[in-house]
Amino acid sequence: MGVLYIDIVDDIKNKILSGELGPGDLLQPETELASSYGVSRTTLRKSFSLLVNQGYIYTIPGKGNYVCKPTRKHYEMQFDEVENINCKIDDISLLDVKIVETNRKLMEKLMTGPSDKIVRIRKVFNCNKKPIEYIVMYLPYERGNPIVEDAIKFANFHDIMDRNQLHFQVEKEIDIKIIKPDLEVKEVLQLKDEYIFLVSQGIYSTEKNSVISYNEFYIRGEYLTLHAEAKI
Amino acid sequence: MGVLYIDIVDDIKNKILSGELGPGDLLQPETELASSYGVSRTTLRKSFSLLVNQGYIYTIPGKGNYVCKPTRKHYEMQFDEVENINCKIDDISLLDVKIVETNRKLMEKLMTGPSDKIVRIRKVFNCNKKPIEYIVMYLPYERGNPIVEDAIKFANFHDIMDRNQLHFQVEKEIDIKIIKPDLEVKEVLQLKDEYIFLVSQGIYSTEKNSVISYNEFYIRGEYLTLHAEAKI
DNA sequence: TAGTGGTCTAGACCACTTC
DNA sequence: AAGTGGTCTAGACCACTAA
Repeated sequence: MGVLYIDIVDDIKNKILSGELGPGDLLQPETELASSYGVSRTTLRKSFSLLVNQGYIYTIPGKGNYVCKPTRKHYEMQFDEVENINCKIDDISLLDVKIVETNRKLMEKLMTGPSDKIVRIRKVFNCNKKPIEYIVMYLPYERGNPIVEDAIKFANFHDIMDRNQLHFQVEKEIDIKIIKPDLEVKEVLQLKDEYIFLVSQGIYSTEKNSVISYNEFYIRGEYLTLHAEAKI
Repeated sequence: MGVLYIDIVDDIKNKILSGELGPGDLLQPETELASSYGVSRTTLRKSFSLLVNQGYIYTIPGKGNYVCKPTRKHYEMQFDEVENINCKIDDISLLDVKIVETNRKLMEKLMTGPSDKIVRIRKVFNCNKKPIEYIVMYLPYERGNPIVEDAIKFANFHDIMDRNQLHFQVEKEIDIKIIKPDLEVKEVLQLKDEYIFLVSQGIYSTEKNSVISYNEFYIRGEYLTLHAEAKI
């Protein structure tokens, strides 16, 4: 009917859906399936590549193709420390830039040693003169590191990465929690008893296998809604 | 050196990284690039398929392949209303199952009309006799709908989907907020002044183009940390 | 009309798994 | 040694885009 490799994808999806193929089942060999669908092995493999990509099957070289166990827990989420905020950030004030002593947490997060110096940058994001978000960035100290300069100047890491042409070589990890803010955070964000979001973000260079930055974003709860979607 | 199509992927990634290829740039035609790399067009297209998949390039049929603008905001996150909780849920109590009147919010979320009946299921998840999570599930009422039966019996939607063999035909959407709980939630979770997570989840069947369920998970903040990762 | 990507084939050789 | 998936080729025909 339509495109051959799509038809095959649909057929196999349906077999998994209807229960004809269950999790862990071994599919017929590619050559066999190809001839039974009346297509070349290349075409069948194109279908399989899609099915693997979409999480329906997985392949063990030399053995065969197997049906995946379904997992529906994976969501895709956007997070940007400026653009995700529910209001328009109209002012960013740089609190300070300091070389600070390291500690246990920073050594772990930045994968540095006890004698390594750390640059700490603190900023507050305001909306209508009201502080909404307080961010603390930690970077390993290196003389003349351009990232530090940019971290001071730019609002979000998105732009910092662009500037430094680290286009595609980084990994990021975030943990999102509700916390009861400590005194420092309470003061900066002028909080009373509100609980707030704490988003901890680690940024890793995959190429040099080093940590670029560890950041903490303290965000007033009422200004952040995280949205995530899952297909499949 | 290594595998041809991987070498090509790396080469093009590096060109994008180094700035030799910028966002929006048009790549040479596939036939041309194939011969300049000394490979068949099939092999080059395998490389391109990876690059498209990883978000480095995009394709416009009849025109060409273009370099993507980098976006580093997309994270992959896991969420499961039982397994993501920091402690072991040892007891689940079903508060009630009721057919309730609809309202504006439910009509919107479930895409139902003003005369459609809604099934509401409420549960509390406990850990060491302490209520940790309160969930409210809303499902469009249909006589003999097996999903409702399973929604009563099973802890999480993961299992409910498995039971109903809706293996791969659903989409899910969640919004995560901090809220100040209302009286009802405060009572159920025995809260004082804590702020808590509210995770609103919509589940859609893509096949029948209908809403399967709308859920709200109220979770004590100290028992939930969301973790997300971004590659690229 | 010429150029582009989209699809597909038939066959080749390899590395890995299993017996 | 036989069977599996992994890689790769050279060439074909199509639909779409642009001049």
